[in-house]
Amino acid sequence: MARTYGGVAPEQRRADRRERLLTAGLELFTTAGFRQTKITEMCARAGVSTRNFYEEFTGKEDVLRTLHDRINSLALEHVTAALDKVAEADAMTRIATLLDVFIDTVTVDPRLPRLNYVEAVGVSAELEEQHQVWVDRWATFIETEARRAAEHGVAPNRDYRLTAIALVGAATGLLREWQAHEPPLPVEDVGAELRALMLAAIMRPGKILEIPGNPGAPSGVEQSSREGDPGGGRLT
Amino acid sequence: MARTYGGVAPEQRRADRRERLLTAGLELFTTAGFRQTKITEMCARAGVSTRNFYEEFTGKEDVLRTLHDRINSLALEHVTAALDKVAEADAMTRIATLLDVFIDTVTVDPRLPRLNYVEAVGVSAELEEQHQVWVDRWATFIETEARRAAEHGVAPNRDYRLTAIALVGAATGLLREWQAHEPPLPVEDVGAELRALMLAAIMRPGKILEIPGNPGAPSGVEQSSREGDPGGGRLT
DNA sequence: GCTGTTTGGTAATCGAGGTTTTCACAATTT
DNA sequence: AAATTGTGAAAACCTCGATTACCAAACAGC
Repeated sequence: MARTYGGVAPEQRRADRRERLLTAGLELFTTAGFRQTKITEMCARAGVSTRNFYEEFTGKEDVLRTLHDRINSLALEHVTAALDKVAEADAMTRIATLLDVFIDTVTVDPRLPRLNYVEAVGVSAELEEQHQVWVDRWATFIETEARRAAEHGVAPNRDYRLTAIALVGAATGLLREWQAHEPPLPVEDVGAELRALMLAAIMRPGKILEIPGNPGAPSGVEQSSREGDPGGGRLT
Repeated sequence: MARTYGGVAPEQRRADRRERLLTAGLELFTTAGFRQTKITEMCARAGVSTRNFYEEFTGKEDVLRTLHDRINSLALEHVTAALDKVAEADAMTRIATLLDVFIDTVTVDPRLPRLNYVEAVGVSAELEEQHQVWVDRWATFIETEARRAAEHGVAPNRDYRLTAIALVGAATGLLREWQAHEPPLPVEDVGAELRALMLAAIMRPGKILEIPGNPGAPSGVEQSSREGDPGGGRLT
């Protein structure tokens, strides 16, 4: 075992093939679509035989999950690194940085949001689980920053969980539109919009919310009760 | 042609079968998932033979598209009707109404958001097109209300297109979480969050934005330039 | 009641694509 | 140089599910 072939170590060759398969997967999934790409197509494009394919992955879905995880991990890495650099900055700068770096990372290539927010949706239960894990992570990230802002007195002191989830959704939706829109939406506008939305959502400036305890008003944000909803309400 | 069978007219029987197939589709798509439901399963559950299935639909996707369209149409109907009733109300009440009715309609049954925001994603090009049409419609809806708010002086006078798209994304993301979350998220909290987010996004109160023309600040919302982005920026 | 026509269910067909296997070759080790 | 084993291409296999074709049954007109 472990012979060096063609000058390179076997693990290296394996890794190369794996990488080429991932590249081919990203390309085909985002052009033909995940459903319609065949394993043989991926192999042909990657210059890899089906035999080797099954040596690296258990199937198409495995490739998709790996890509999905990679894209998210990459973004998280970048964001974490950037936030470390502005560890001492004020809360609002940190939030703006978080968003800018995220947007920059994921809009480098329109295929990234396409894969993450279109192709990897509704494929299987495992993938949905993986999606949820990532939403949780991103939401927690945003939540943490919001809480920091609250501690610094620039945002109200409240539960930010749902706000964070909604903001993740806003980013997802906007990026999904961005990669599909014709004519293309300017990236800067998307980034600016998200930044402004996020700041507005977190600061959520007073006006109608300044006087707590008037239940007659049509809107109001109290602390969420985060409890089970008995009888989810099925449609008959 | 046109014989009454079993006491009911043939078109009635057809319509009934169609309806039963749609019901079966909704159920199976949202439990087993679209990919893994077989046509024969749908037929079995609906009590309809495959022959009759192909008389009503061209395939699985046709059922999915019909359901997707129906759910959105239903919500749009409800929202339109509700807004007509508060035609004379102030802008903020209208926006709150829009959201409340939308949320109420689509959370009646967790299968509705599940189908719309999970199962119907990334299935085919046609479905993506249909999705985009609906996002456009909803965004236009929100945009219109925001503009009305601006005209009434309760919101800044600016381009609300991207904000509207982002808000649609926020609703989508929140509802997707809602139907998947364990333990379930309280519906009222989701509605309250979306209402608050939407109001905050549209009013987007001043603070750092009050002084236009300081490009050094890390954030800022100017009028978007809505133009083509030369060279989309592919990843190498 | 009988016949022709429309409807519905069942079963066979057909094809596509995923998965495995085989076979030949190349490289390395002794 | 011979043996051994990793490697890749291609073909065979095989499963599964969509689609169609055929047959049985129900109804209206005569």
